[in-house]
Amino acid sequence: MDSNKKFLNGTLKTILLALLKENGKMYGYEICQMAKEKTNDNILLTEGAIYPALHRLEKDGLILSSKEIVNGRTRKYYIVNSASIQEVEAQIDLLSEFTGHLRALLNLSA
Amino acid sequence: MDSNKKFLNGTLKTILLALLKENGKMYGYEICQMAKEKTNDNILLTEGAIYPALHRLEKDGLILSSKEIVNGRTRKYYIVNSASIQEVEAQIDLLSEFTGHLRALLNLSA
DNA sequence: TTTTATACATAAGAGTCTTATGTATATTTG
DNA sequence: CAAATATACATAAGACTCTTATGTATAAAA
Repeated sequence: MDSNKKFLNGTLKTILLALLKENGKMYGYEICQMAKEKTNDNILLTEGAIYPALHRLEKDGLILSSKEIVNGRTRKYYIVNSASIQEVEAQIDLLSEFTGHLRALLNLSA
Repeated sequence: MDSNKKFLNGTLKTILLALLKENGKMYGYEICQMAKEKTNDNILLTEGAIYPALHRLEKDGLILSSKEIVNGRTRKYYIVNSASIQEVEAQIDLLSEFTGHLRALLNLSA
């Protein structure tokens, strides 16, 4: 069962925002690993998807980036733009509502 | 807050399967209404999305259709194809897993 | 009688991802 | 020590999914 790729659609950017809000400073590769580990390989964020998504979120002003060189490799860290925190929280709330309604509608329990 | 259109992506077909499995015989328009009512206008399935999706599910053999004329109007009823019930249930389980993992990952509560 | 509700269908275009590819460095393994 | 794997970013082509618009047709409500 190769993960749930088809379900990610539409939720990716909000997942990124939520993880950044929860965990503070994170970089792309780290986000992928965290999603993978915390969901038992269920939610696999691909690099081809997350990097453009992060760029878009930054362009939209919702997150901010800073580069750092760690162990000889460049990392691009992101944080939630505090100036956009209310917008970020609103989007996370919408996702929360959506998944809640969805589970209720479909009688999903597990 | 015009619903959560962006989040629907990818989940639509599975929503249709789940509703048909839960409620038995249903037609497209009815499915839209039920989703709308049961989720307090949160999950709005558009006709431009659901009719092609239903066609695709039928083409893939997961559901079966039958036309009926009710009150002078044609309705196209769909049911889950009993021959594909295991596949349908598998897809619903995947969505259930996904939303569960998602909520856990993002610390969503409400 | 006009509007709204019911009920289906399709098509153009936008948006979001997958898959593939590329660059570069560090670490692990054989 | 060489090769493979892991880390870490990036972009582009193509596939897929949905939105928006449009069209057809009948019944009910205003």
